[in-house]
Amino acid sequence: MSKLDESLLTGLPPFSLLERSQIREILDHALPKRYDEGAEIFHEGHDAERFHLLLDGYIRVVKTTEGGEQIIALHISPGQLFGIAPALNRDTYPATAIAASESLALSWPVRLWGDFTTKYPGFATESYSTLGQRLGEMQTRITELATQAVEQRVAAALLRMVTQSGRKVEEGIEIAFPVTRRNISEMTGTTLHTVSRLLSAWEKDGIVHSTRKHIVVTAPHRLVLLSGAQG
Amino acid sequence: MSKLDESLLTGLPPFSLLERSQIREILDHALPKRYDEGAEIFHEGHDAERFHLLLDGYIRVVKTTEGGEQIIALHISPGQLFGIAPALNRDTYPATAIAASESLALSWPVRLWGDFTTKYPGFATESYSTLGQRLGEMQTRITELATQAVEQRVAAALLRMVTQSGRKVEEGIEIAFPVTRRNISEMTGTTLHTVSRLLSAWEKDGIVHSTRKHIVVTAPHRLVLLSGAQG
DNA sequence: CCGCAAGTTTGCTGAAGGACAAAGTGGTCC
DNA sequence: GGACCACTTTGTCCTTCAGCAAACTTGCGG
Repeated sequence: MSKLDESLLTGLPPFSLLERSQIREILDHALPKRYDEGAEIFHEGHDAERFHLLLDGYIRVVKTTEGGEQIIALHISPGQLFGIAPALNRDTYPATAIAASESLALSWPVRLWGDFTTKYPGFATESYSTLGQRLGEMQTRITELATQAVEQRVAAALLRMVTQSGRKVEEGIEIAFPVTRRNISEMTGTTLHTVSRLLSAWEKDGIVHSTRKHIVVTAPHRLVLLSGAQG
Repeated sequence: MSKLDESLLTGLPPFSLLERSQIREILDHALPKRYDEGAEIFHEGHDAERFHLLLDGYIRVVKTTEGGEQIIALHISPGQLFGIAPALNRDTYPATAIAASESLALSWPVRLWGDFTTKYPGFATESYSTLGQRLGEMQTRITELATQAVEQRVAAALLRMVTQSGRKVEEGIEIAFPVTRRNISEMTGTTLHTVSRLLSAWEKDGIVHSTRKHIVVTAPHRLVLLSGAQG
C-alpha cells in the first residue's frame, strides 16, 4: 500500500491550518476507497464506524420514509467531510450515502474524531462551521418547502446544484454529476412528472438544456428570477 | 444582585456532569432575565453577543422570508440552550427568538463559549448532542413537508408540541404555551384557515378541544394515526 | 361598559399539481 | 444487432388546499 500524497489535504478547509507533519499523521490513518456511481458508502441506521472525506466525485445523502419514498437530504462535493455522526455524538448514521458519480473518499475510524478535534483545534472549528452551514441550508429548504410553489423550488434546487458543482461548458453551466428528474423531485418534494414538465418548458424558453441525466443551465439569471428572488 | 441558586443548573443535561464548584463558577457569569409573552430575546442577523439557557417558559425561534412570511424553526423548552451561534462558529444569530409565554432565561457572553467547552468537556458533548437532535428534527420536518399532506403535518405538529410541553389536565393533555392557528400554520407550511378547519373537524370528532390560543389533545392516539404513522 | 384589536370560523372558487396511464427514447448487455 | 431496462415525455382527470371575503368571538384597555 503506497503512501497518500499530502497535497490531497492541504488547502481543504478542515485541514488548512495544520502543519505538514500533522497532515502526514492524519493521512497515515486514512483509508482511501473508490466508489462506482450508485454505490452505497454507508447506510441509514448502521453503526457509524468511520467518518469520511470526499476527494473526488459527488455524494448524495438520502433518507427513506416508511412509505418507501426517498428524500435527498444533502449533496456532498469534493473537500467536504460527510458521515460525521461522531461530531453530533451519534453512534449510527442518520442517513444513507450514495455515490452520485464515480467517487473517491478517505475515511477514518470514528474513535479518531476525538483525537483530531482535541489535537487540531482548527479541525474542530472548521467541522462545526460546516455543520452550521448545513443547518442553515436545511432551514432554507424548510422555508422553501413551506412557502414556495413547486416551480420556484425546482429552480432553486437547480441553482443550488449549479453553485455547488457547476462547470463551464460552451452552452452555459453544467451540473457536474448525473441527475435524473426523479432525483430533482426527491430534492424538492414533488413528482418526477412535474419536474419533467418544468424542464421541458424551460428548455423551450432557452433557460436550460437537458439530456438524459445531464443538465446545462444556459440562462442562470432567468432561473434566479423564477426561483422567487422576488420575480 | 443576589446570587443564583446552584440547583437551577444541576440536573440539566448540559451541566449534569459538572461539579458543584464548576456550576457555581458558571452561574456567577450568568445574567438572568425575564421576558413577557411576545418579547424578543434576540433578532435574526444581529451580532450574536450572548448565548442563552431557558429556565422557565417557552421560546419560539422564527425566520422571516423576504415575502414577510414567518416560519417557526424551533420551539425551546426549559433546560435547553438556545441562540448558540458560537457553537456553529457564527457571529450573527440565524433567526429571531420570541417568548411564546412569559419566560425566564440565563445568558452568557459568547466569548465564554470557548471557555465552557474546553474547561468542561461534558458541556461540549451535550451541546453537540443537542445540535445533532435539532439537525434530526429539521430533517424530519423536511421529509414531512416533502411527502405528507397538510392534515398529517398539522397532526404531527400538534403531537410534537404535546410531547415537548404537554401537561396533563382532566380532559387530556394540554399544550403548555399559547398557540394560535397562525402559529400552527407557520410550523406546517399551510394557512391559518386550513388549520382552523382541521381543528374544527377534530373537535367534532372528539380528538382535540381548543379555545383561543389553547389546545388540549383529548385523543392523542387518534392524532398519531392521522399523522401518517401508516394510518 | 364600550370599542377595538386580535384571533377564529366558515363559505365559495379556482388553480396547482398529484395520480394514473401510456408511449417514446436512449443505453447497455448479451 | 436485438432486447430489455431505466429514464423521459405528454395527456387527462380530479383532489387538495390556497386565496378571497366576510362575519363572529373574546379579551383588553381606556
